[in-house]
Parts: sequence; C-alpha cells; structure tokens
Amino acid sequence: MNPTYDPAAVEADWYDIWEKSGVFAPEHNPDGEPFCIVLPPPNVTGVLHMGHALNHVIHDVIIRRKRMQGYRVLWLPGMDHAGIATQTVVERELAHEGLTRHDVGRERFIEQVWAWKTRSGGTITEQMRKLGESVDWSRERFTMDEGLSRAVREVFVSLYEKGLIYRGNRIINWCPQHLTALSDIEVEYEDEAGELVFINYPFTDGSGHLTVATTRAETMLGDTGVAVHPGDGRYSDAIGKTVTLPLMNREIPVVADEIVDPEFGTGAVKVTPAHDPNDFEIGRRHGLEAINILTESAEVNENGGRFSGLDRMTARLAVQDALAEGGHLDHIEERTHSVGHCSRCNTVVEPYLSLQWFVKVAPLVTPAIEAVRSGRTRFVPERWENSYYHWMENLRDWCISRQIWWGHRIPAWQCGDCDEVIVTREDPAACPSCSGSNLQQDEDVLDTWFSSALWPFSTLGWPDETPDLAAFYPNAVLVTGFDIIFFWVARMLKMGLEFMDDVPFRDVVIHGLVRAPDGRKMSKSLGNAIDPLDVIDSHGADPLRLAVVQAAAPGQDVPFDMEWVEGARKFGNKLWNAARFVLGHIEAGSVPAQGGYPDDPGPEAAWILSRLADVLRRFDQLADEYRFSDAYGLLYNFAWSEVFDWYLELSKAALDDQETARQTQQTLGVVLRDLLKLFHPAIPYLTEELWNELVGDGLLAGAEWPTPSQAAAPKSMDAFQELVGGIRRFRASHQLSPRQGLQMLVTDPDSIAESWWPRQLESLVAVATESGQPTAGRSTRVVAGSLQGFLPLDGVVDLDAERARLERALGAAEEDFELADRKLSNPSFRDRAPAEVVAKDEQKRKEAEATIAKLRAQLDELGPA
RNA sequence: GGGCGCUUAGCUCAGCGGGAGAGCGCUUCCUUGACGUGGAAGAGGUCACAGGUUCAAUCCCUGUAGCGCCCA
Repeated sequence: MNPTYDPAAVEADWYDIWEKSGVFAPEHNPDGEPFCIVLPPPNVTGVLHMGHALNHVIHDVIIRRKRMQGYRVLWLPGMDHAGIATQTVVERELAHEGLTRHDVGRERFIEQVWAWKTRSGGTITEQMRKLGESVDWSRERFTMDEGLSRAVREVFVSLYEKGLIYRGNRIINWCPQHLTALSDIEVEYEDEAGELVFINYPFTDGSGHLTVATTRAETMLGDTGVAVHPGDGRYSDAIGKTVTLPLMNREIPVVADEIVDPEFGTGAVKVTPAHDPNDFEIGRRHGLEAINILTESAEVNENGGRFSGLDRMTARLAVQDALAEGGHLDHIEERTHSVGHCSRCNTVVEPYLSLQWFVKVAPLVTPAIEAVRSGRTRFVPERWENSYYHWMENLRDWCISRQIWWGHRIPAWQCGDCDEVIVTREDPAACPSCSGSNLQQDEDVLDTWFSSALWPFSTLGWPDETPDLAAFYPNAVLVTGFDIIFFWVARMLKMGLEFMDDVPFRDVVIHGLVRAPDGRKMSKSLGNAIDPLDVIDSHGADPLRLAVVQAAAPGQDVPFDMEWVEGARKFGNKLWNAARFVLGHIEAGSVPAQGGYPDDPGPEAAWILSRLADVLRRFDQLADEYRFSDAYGLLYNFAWSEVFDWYLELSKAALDDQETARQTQQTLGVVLRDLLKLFHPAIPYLTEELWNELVGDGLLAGAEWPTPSQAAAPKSMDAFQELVGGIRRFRASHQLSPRQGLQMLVTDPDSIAESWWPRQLESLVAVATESGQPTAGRSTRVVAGSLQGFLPLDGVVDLDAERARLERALGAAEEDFELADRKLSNPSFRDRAPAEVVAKDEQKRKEAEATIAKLRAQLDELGPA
C-alpha cells in the first residue's frame, strides 16, 4: 500500500466493478422490503453543479445504507426533457447556421433535438458515475421516452374526461422572448425603480375629469373602462358616467367594483381587460371588451393606433409624451414596483390574454393537503409543511400549454368542419361528430412539469401494472431542495393521489442551497461557482462527498468551502494510514465480513468495542432522522479521536504482549471493518478499496450493515485517560521531552487502577509506575479520582512554573466548588430539583473540596517562591 | 403587507432546561517504527438585546433590533 491516500488511484476502477456486479439493482436483495427513491431528473441540458452534488450525495448516503441493511433498494435515475431550455439550446445551434426553427420545420427540428439529446444528453450521467452514485442504470428513464409519453397522454386524457383539464381564454404570463405562455411559478418578481403615471380621463359630458394611475402607460391604449370602489364617496357621482379615452378617443364607462383598492393612486383605476388579470375579472363582471394591443413579441399591434409597431417600452414613453402634449398627463411619481421576469431568460413577462390549456387544481388540492396533514407524507424538516399548505391553499389553475415544439404535444384535435374538440388516447382518424377527416392537432406542447409530476409512478411502468410499480410505489423518500417544493413536490402529490390513490412518497427530505463561502448564492454569473468536477479532479469524489455530507445540516443552506474538502481528504489519508497500520499486524483478507468480535477481549479492546457499539446505535438513530451531518460528524470524531488517537496507540503495547496479541489483532480488524461499513455510504470508493485489502471477500457495497457487539466497557478507562492527560499536561507545562522517562509512585486506596495500566503508561507516556508514596525530594501529583500519582520535581522541572501550574488548577477547582456550593446552599434548589441533580452537585462539591485540599498541600510542599 | 427561518469561540456551524461543543484558523512543544495530509498541550464565548416563567434559561414564553428566504 501507498504511504499516502491517492483518491484518483482509488477511484479509478470501482464504479465499473459495482455496476457490472449488479449490486445497484434491487435484485441484489430480492427478498428484502422494497425501498425506492426516484432521482429528481436533472435537465437533459444540464451539467452537474454543486446543487446536484449535494442532492445526489444525500440520496446515495440513504440508498447505500438501506441496501446494506438488506432492503430491496431501487434508486431510479433519469432525465427531464426540459422543454424550453433544451429547445433554446438547439435553436442556438441553428442560429449559428443562420436558421430558425421555422426554417427547418417542426418535424425536422424535433429530429434535431433528439439528435442533440443522443449526442450531449449523457453528459450528466457520466458525471454521476464519477461521483459514485449507486443508481440502477438498467432502469434509467427519460420524460420523453415512449412509456412516459404514454403515461402523460393517459393522464391528460383522463383529466380531460373528468373535466379537470379545460381550454380557455385567460390572462397568462407571456414571455415575449420565448413566445410562449408560462405558469405562475415560472415568473420571478423583482422590485424595480419605475414611474407611476397619473393620467386625466375627461368625462364625456364635459363635467371635468377623473385621474387614474398606472405603471404601464402604454396599456391605456387598450382601456375599455375605469373602475372605482363602490364605497368610495369621492367617486359616487362618477359611477355610470363615461369618460373619453385620450389618444384613442374611445368612450368608456366608469364602473364600481369591490376589487379596486381605494388607497392605490387616486382610487380610480383604468381597466385593460386584455393585459391585466384583475382588469380581466373586472371586465368580465361588467361586460367590458378586451382589446389586445400587443403582438406576441410585445410590440404594439394595429389596435394601438398611431403607436402600432413600437416596442412596449418605447411605446410607454411615446404614450407619456403624447399624453403630456395633449394636456392629459397629470403628474408622474417615482415608485418602485414589482416586475415579473421569465425565470429562464429574465425578459419582463407580459400579462397576455390568450387561449390556453389549464388544469383545474381545486379538486386535486384537497386530498394533497390532507395527505400531509394526516402525516401520510411527512416533510423533514417539518416546518416546510406550512409553506406547502399556504401555497396549496392559494393556488390558481395551472396553465399547462406551451407554444414551443419540444415536449409532449397536447393530444387534442380540432375538426376543421364542425369545430369539435377531440381528446383521445389514440390518434383519431375521423371526427366522431361529423365523421370528417379534416382534423388539426393542437400545436402546443405540455409544460415540462406536467410529465415530472408523474415521475414517481410513470417511471415504474404506469399505466401498466408492472411488478416494479407494485413493489416500489409509494416511493420511500423524496430528496429535494426547497426551491422546487411548489414546482414539483406539490404536483407529484396531487397527481399521485389522483392516479395511484396513494401518496407518491412517505418522507420528503428538504435540503438547502449550496452557497459560496461568503454566503452568496453560487452562480456562474457571479463567478463564484465551484465546479464539482474540478473538485473531483483535484481532490477526489470521496472527499467532495464527505465534505458535502458533513456541511449539510438538515434544511440549512450549505456554505461550501474548499477547506471542507481539504479536511475530508486529510481524513481519508488518516483512515488509509490506520488501515496500513492494521494491515501491518494482521494478514490481508483475514477479517470476516460480519461479526467476528473477540469472545474474550482484553480491557482495551472491550472499551473500543463497547464505544463502537454505542456509536453504531447513535449513528443509526441520526441517519434514520436524515441527520447525516450529525451522523457523520459523530462517526468522524469517534474514528479520529477514539479509534485512531487512543485505540491504535493502546493496541501497540497490547500487540507486543503474546497474551493479548491475538485479541488485539482481531479487534483492530473488526473495528476498522465496521468503520469502513459505516463510512461506506459517504465515501464509497476509499472504503471499498480498504475493504478489499482487509476483508477481500465480496464487495463492501453489497455487504451487511454492522450489528453492535455485546462488549461491556471497563469502568477504569475514564480514569486512565484522565491520568494520562494529567501526565501529558505536566510534561507540556514543563516542556519535558516525551522521550524522557519518568518514575511515578502511585497510591490507589480504592483500587481504581487495573493490571493493564502500567504497561500502557510506559507505552503511551514513558512513565514507569510503582506503588507507594514519595519519602524524599519534592514531587507533584497527578490525579484520577482518588488515585494519586507522584512525579518527581527535583532536578526535573522549574519550580516556579510548577507553582503557576498548580495555582491555575487551584483556581479552577475553587470555581467549581463555589458554583456547586452556591446551588446547594439554596434551600429551594434542594427542595425542588430532582434528587439526582442534587446528588450530582453534592458529588461535585465533594470532589472539588478534595482537589483543593490536595493542591494546597502541594503548594505548601513546594514552599514559597 | 403576510409567513418562515437565523443571530453561540476569529471563521463556518452543531447543541437546546441542570457546570458552553466540533471543524478550520491561532499559540507552544514533538524528525515516537500507520499517518507532519501527523501527535500532544493550550488560548479564545456576559450563547444579539430587554423583560417574563422556573429551584435552575444559551435552551421555554413575550417584545425589540439586525440579517436571510418565500408569498402578495
């Protein structure tokens, strides 16, 4: 073995071996209880970023542990076709040749997207392999593959038949860049500086004017009314009158509507039904015409009179100027307001009236809320449930049609002869109403999230009743960031309950965002993004994985710093060298894959075995609660400060002794082996490599999870460590070389010390012990309970330094005494505190008293400075 | 405006009713035969602030301030 850990060498070969062995498939544990997670499908355009790394590593930690625990584990990978994103990528390629998608035509364009998918879509799967993800590639799915497309069609038709999908003219969010509708959550709002423009609309009868306020002046071209609140006394006379729309000279009515906020602007608002959702509602209630004044690319159309042809932003200024010229501009106020942007291209979205397909969400929402309230699906951390309820209770219908080409085409046809709309599972040949064959399929495709919403069951074969579907639905866990609870989690719950009659998953584990070390969001545009593949190249996949797991407290954002990775790599080196040490004392391949704890462990071995059993139990508790950061923190500290720093050191003396050598070898082997098992879900490569050396039997990835041994801890270990600590502090404060041997006389009235102590004291701190008290010369004491060790001072140390050391210790002891004494002198404390708490403080006071007495005596023996 | 978090050692964060913890950083010592990617010892916190509950509050309650996120 190399003297140092080389991640690149360790990580070279194992993935292929794992994959070929079939250990990643559920068939590995055919009789186990099913446990399934479907991977949130990355976009087919995607490359692995830190967010994926965090998400995927949490998945793999859960999955690998469950597999080792004997579950029939399926982790199903796949990709999302990512409609707009993918289409944009291919359109950009076309643009290099000076072409648009319209030049090549729909059919050929889609062929090109598929070709692109074949060529580049596998990038992320290669990267997932590098990270070591134990997914079952034989079950990989794609949202556009044949089976999933069938599921999408079945769901669409079924919802349509139930009246839960409808087509209608509504105000939707329109992206003038992508030329498509967006759903509400694909719009991101930002506060921007803007102007509130106050415009005077003269009453047609000449009796003065009304003033309305707007941030989008150009929309006045499409005004068909003015609205005021019915209870607003300022305008009671105006209701029912008409005003003449400036610039357009259109006579429009003043109506009263509850929705108007009297506090906003002047309390009178212009009504543009085609360009504002509230105005659309007002218009509907009062029979106002909806005049669309914009083209799809947000230029003023022929309905905008002389402004037609201007871009909306240019038109805004032109309209303001024209109003000012005509004397209709009252005034302008500076104002910040919230502006919606396309979440993909950041273009300002336009509220736009158009004919779209919608999912009626109200009937789906109730069971989805109930499923979480009743605990059938649980959020971890729980607090996300509130956000979920709040969002679900305020949902508007979901606009699912997109005016793009890449995606599941809407299975609706319109008859050119009789206008019948046909929605069917099989493509229709003729109109069922008039038997005509002049059928035209809807041009639109579905929102990408429509197919994602079916992911937990469509990937398992639904609508067919496959064995996988029977075994793995509901999924056990969903792991995702809070940013897509609404996009995805909520919709999977709705669809799962509707079509599978059960929740899609039991637990929803929500993790945070990966942030840059300075706490800002990691992004390419800020230039502070860390590429996980660079980290893998420079430090290895295992160190990256361990760093991410340790840094990710549940539900908290993860401030990512390369120092974490450095630390994780150092840990890998430490583990590597611990294994080298162990393999220097036992035969390679000699450790059993499970069990094999020594029957008669010596005291040191019994101690580490009992600690291992404690840690294993606690680790499992934490992991079951998805607290992987705490679980691996616990394990890391146990491995380093107890196994490596203490047990490996203790084992050296025990190995030299023929009587204890065998048990010690056995213990070293099984303790290291169990560490490898516990660490395997986090650092699979390194542990597999070391397992191969140590056990050499089968794959660790398919091995059994450890069960705790029954060893009982010797009580004397705490006292022993205290004694060693005392000796080390004594050496440190007097700068004595660790090599310099010391003689120590020991008094032990309560027989705390055990027979194994002397050889370990010799081995660890070069102290030779003998029982008795010093008779001549000055000495100092190190204490472990009632046991005292006397170390010689004369000729060894600087007495002033010793005095200072003792005084420091005395001060600390006196503080301890004070604290306990103060509590115990309080009668209420004695009355009301539980007996064991009082007893504990009494014990503390007694010990502090004894310590003080010893230290004072010692100071006296030293004499004055 | 509504909601949800956060405020603990220089930094990043755990802990959450009975004497403040980890990693990194810092100081001192150590070429110990697994490892200097190491070992040993140490310094460093009125647990944001103000009230309250309690024998006891970093932890529970109320309020204040600052920061972050989500929704409107």
